[in-house]
Amino acid sequence: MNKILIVEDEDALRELIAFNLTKAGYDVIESENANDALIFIEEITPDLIILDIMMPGLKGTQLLQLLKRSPKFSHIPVIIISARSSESDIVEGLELGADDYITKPFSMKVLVAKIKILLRKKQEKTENIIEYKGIIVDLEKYKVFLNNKEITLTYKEFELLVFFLKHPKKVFSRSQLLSNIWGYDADIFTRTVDSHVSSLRKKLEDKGNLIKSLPKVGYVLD
Amino acid sequence: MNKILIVEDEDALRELIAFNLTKAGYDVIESENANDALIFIEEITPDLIILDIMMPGLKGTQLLQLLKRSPKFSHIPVIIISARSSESDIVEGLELGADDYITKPFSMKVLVAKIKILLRKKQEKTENIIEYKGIIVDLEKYKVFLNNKEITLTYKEFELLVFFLKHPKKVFSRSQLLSNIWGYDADIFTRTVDSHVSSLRKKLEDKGNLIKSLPKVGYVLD
DNA sequence: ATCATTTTTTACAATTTTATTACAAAAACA
DNA sequence: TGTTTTTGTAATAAAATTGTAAAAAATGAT
Repeated sequence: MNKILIVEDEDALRELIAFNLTKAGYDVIESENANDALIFIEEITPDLIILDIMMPGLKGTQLLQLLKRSPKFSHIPVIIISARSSESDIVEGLELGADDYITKPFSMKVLVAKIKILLRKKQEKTENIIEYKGIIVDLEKYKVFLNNKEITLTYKEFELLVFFLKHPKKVFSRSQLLSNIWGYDADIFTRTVDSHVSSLRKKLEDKGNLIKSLPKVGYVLD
Repeated sequence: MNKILIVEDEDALRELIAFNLTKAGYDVIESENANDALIFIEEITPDLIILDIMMPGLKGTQLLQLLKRSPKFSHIPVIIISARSSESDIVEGLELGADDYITKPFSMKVLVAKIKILLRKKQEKTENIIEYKGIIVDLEKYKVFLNNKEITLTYKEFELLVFFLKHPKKVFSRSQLLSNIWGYDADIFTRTVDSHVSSLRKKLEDKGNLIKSLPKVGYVLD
């Protein structure tokens, strides 16, 4: 189920939105300020954010900027809420990377429609991104992130990681890995796989031990 | 000057909008039904369309659908007008690809502000100038500037650069580049791409290393 | 046809990646 | 526990890939 974070300081409006989105079948998380929102985002990674850009404390625009600059969260679509009068806020928001906007007062049906459209768009994009326990792989850009830090892998290391990520918790023998990643036919004796696993683990730093070796069997990501 | 087509059957409202948009400096074309609108669109290709979705005859939604499915016109931003009561029309309109909406009755200031936002967005897309980290390409004049200094590229170098600029951060294999820029079908073995990348990098001087090579994968602009 | 320019190919150097090896460490086995 | 097998990994050798200058081929204008 899609998780939607609402960042809105006006209690009445926030609760109204929450009520309607829950009714529409979404999993709703409410935050009444941008600081708390950041914590929620870190913890639960919502699928979409509804953000009022006029708020006391950390400004909505600042939060937006923060999000759109982070590789981990930049893909989350953001709908900004703005007072009808302040068109300049909308322009600023859109320039910072907001995906859509809605002006107060607005109808809940329209909001839900916008959410549906954005979530659909997002899914198309997100298909090339794999995440597992803090490891993010962007298949299109050939990039790997540990939390927010990019690391550089060689081609085979990348392939190996992607293979594991695509089949988490599944055990593979060395010859299975050889045939799937290297395209070798036979159960040739070689230490190639071990060697690559070793260097991959090293580059994955603290996440390296997610690749476990099962003696006499093979390797698993777990 | 930007041409805006107003499709609205109520004379009073249409003329009111027309008056205000003219005052705001737009070139206004009025149409009182969707059928005529189609002809206008074909003939003058407006820069933006304001469309009432509740009209006799050919429905506004049908016109919208037609437009958004046509590759020739799908880029024209559409603002739909709807009675506040019929939210379902707005929802339908947004799903069909409308870019924004406004509910009756509305203030002309708000309408003009929305138009400004959409035209700005559109211009960014339609603009024949691409800029990326100090590299400016004028597609119309076939000119390239580094910072503000013009450099001369050959045809293929230019095409290659434009291709990269149109898909920044996306990785392309050599055969993808060959097929997209050269129009070659197969994964022919040739060093042509490398050779062009090399000379392009050289001409891009300090920006040359924006084109990165990913060993065993291809090239990216990043 | 000739000349200038652009594009492709070639050849070789430089770089990067990959596979192997060797030995240490850990695990399995008896 | 001692021995054997398996795994971890640094170092090195081998292979593959990439960079690029220069030659060859193609293109196009005069």
